[in-house]
Amino acid sequence: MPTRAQHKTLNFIRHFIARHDCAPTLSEIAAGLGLRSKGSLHKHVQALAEAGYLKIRSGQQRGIELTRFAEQQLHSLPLLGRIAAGQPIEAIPGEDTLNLTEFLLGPDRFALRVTGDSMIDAGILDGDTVIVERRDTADDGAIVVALVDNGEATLKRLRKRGDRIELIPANTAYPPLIYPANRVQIQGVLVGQLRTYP
Amino acid sequence: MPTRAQHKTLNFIRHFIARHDCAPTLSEIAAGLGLRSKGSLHKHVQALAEAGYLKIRSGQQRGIELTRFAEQQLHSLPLLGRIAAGQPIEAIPGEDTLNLTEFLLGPDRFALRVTGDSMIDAGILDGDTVIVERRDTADDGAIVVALVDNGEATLKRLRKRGDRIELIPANTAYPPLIYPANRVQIQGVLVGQLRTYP
DNA sequence: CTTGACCGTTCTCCATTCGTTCTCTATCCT
DNA sequence: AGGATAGAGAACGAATGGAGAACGGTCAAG
Repeated sequence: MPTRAQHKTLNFIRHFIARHDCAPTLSEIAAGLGLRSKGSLHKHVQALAEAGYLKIRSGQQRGIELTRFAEQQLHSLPLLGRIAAGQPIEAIPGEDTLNLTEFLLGPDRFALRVTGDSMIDAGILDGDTVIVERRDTADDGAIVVALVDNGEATLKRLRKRGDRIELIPANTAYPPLIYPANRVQIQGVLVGQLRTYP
Repeated sequence: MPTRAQHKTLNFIRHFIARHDCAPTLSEIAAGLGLRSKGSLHKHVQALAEAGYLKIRSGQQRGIELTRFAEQQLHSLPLLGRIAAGQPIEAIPGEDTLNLTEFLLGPDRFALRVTGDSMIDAGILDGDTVIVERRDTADDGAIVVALVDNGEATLKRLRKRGDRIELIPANTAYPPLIYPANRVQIQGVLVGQLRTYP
C-alpha cells in the first residue's frame, strides 16, 4: 500500500509513459510534481519497485518500467456491453476489455485528420481522425486514400470499372470522380476511425 | 524501452517510412533530427534493432525495416496531416504524433458497443464503439448515456427544458423522448468514438 | 566494366545528463 | 516527544549522446 507521495509519483509516471512512450527521469518527475530536488524521489521510486508496481533497470537512465499489470491497465478500457435505443445495456459475453493498442495500431499505419464533409454519409465527419494502412491496392468498395495525377490526395470510396476508377464521395451533394486507372494511385486503405467530443 | 534519443530516432523513421514508403539513410535521419554527425545515430539504430523495434539488412543502403513489435509497443501513430476532398495532404504544424492512450483513455471511462441506427446523423453507426466518461450531470446538447426509470439505457443527445428532459435521437425517423427530469438518470457523457473497417 | 558519389560501419574524444548516495531540515501523526 | 514521512541540496561516477574522421561496401551512370 503506497504512501501519498508514492501514489502521486506512480500516477505521474503512468501518465508520463502514456504521453511519451518512454519513462521519465527523476528530475522530470520532480519537476512534474513541483519538487526542487530528487533526493527523496529516489526513495519513493525504490519503494514502489519493492512493492511490485515498478521495475527498475538499475543504473540506466530512464530505467523505470511499469509492471505488466499496471501496463495492461494503462491501455485498456472496460467494455461494459452493448447499448441501443430503448434497450438496457447488455453485457457482451467473453469480451470485457477493450485494448486500444490491439484495436487500432498495426504496422504501416498512419493517421490523418479529415476536413470537409464529403464522406458524411459514411459517418466520417469534419474533424475526425482516420487511420490508414499503407497499401497500393484495395478491394472494390473499400474507402481509400487516393492520389490523382500525383497531386491531390482524397478520401473516397473506391469502385473499379474495368480500366476506369471511380472515387465516390459519401455525400449526395458531391459528384463521383471518374478517372482512367493510370491516373489514380492508391496510397492506403481506411482501417479505423476515431473522434473525440469536447 | 528506448532512451530518449532512440525514441526520437524511431519516431522519425516511422514518419519517414509513412511518407516516402522507403527507409531513410542515416544522413537523412541525422538531418531530420538536427544532428551534424551520424556516428552516434548508428549506435541508436543498432540498439533499436537489438531491442526488436527494427530489422536491419546489414550493409544494404536504406536497409531499415520496422517490425510489428514497434507499432504495438509504441502507443502512437504518425499523424501525417489533413486530408480533404481535392486537396493534397497538408502537414499539421506542431502536431505530428497521435497518441491513442492520451487521446482516448482517462479515469472513469468505459466503452460500449452501439447497436441500432438512432444516432446515425451524428456519425455514430451500428457497430461503432463509444467511449463514455462516467458522470451524473451533463451540459445541454451533449450526447449522453441515460437511464430512464432505472430500466432502459440509451445513447441520445440531451436537451434540458426546465423540469423536463428531452432525449433526442440523431435520426429523423425516430421521435424525441420527453420525460420529467426525475425519471431520467445520466450515467455518462460521450467523450470518444471509434470504428474499425474490415 | 569502371568510376565516383553515396552510404553503412567503426573508432576516438568530449560534454552533458542522470541515477545514486549522503547529510541536514521540515512536517505530520499518534 | 519521537518516529515516520518528505524535501532540499550537493557531490560523484556511470550512462548517454554528439562531433568528427576514416574506411570499405553498394549502386547506378557512363
